[in-house]
Amino acid sequence: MQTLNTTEQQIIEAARKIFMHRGLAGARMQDIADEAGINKAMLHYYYRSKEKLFEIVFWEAIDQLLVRVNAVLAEKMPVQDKIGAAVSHYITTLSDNPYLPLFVLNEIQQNPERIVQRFLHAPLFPNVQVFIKEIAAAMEQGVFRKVNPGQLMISIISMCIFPFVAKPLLQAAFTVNDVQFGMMMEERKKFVTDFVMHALRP
Amino acid sequence: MQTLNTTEQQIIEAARKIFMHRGLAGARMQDIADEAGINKAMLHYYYRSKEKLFEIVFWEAIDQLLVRVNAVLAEKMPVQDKIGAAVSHYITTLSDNPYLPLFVLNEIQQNPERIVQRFLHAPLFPNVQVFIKEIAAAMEQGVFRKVNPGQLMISIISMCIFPFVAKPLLQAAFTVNDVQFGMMMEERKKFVTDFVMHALRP
DNA sequence: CAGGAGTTTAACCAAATGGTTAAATAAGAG
DNA sequence: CTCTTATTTAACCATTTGGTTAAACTCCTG
Repeated sequence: MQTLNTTEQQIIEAARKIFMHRGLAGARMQDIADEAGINKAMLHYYYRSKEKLFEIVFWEAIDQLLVRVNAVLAEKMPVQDKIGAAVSHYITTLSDNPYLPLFVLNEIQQNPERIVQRFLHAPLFPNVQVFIKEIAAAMEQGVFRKVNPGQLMISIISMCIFPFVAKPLLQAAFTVNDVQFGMMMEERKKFVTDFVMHALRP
Repeated sequence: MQTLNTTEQQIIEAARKIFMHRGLAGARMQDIADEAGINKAMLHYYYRSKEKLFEIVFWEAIDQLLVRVNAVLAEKMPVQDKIGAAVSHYITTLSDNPYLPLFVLNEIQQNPERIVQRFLHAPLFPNVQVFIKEIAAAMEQGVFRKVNPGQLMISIISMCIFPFVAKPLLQAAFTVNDVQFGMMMEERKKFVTDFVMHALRP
């Protein structure tokens, strides 16, 4: 993520930009080279192949989309606050990287084995399990209404990520520019948190 | 959608399958020809180019994802029921076409102009406006708690569509096969409807 | 400053890909 | 049955694309 001026880093940054926008199939090595302001052969000198370069960008993106959220859920605070913290963190991250989720989800569908394999070897978010248990406990205590925790998790994640996946569509539907969209998403942090808390009232 | 045995129809069906799975950039004309069991030249005989073939598949998909939902919202029934009907209809449609939303959203991001242009010429879902007004009215009457209608719409749509966009990811996370996933989505109809209704309780 | 390792470039290559063409075949009208 | 039109095929073509190579350049060390 940091902007080091070494050629290797410039390549990764260029690759990230091109791959995120065009996907693996749509990205051209020449475009990555142009974006990095270097010769096409340099790409192969530093990273043997398109596939290799892609893997680096892809797993970095996975880390941002899945793994880091995990850390937020590990923090010590009441469940009620944790929901708001997770939502807020997620929307902030995606506001800074709007192309991230569609890129990741698309490439996962193109090649599900890649991700399935990693899920088997090392669970990508153990803290989600903890979070789910905390919610379940709150339901038992009557703090929250009892609902299916899995469906709840999917719903919260959906409300956070989907607007970014559908960004161009929403912008066309609501006729808002990038700045206005950013404001909508900022406002959305509170909306989603409140929405979930109200839905969980006993 | 119907399975006519004419060559033209076979081509469209093959194109739909390949384009939906691989996207415009990832799809190969040869693969479409193979899928249709015909010669590659036939594709160009009936549909001049890859782009032309793609446009047909794409707008058919848009129709399924956006336009048809509009019809459900036009039916005459109380708002409360309409929410459940829309959610149910959406999840059913997507269960039958799991690849549809990711395909559409991805291609829109690849070329937003395409869709923006159509939004300008003919609003894709006028009934959504009606629906939003009905919800606003219900809020005024105190039937629903007052929330931002736009954010509400985005939330409902998110909860319906996102699980299908993230299908392979969710299947890996929850370790469920296609059949089990289908059951989760069936169960989800009630969950989302209840969730929204509870969140809107005054 | 000599020379060697690491870096960069231009030219090139083989395979893949969208698209074309001309000939062959099927089919319908008279 | 024949001739014309629509359909289908195999062979071909130009361009694009990921990848390679050998030469050139830079920069550091002794």
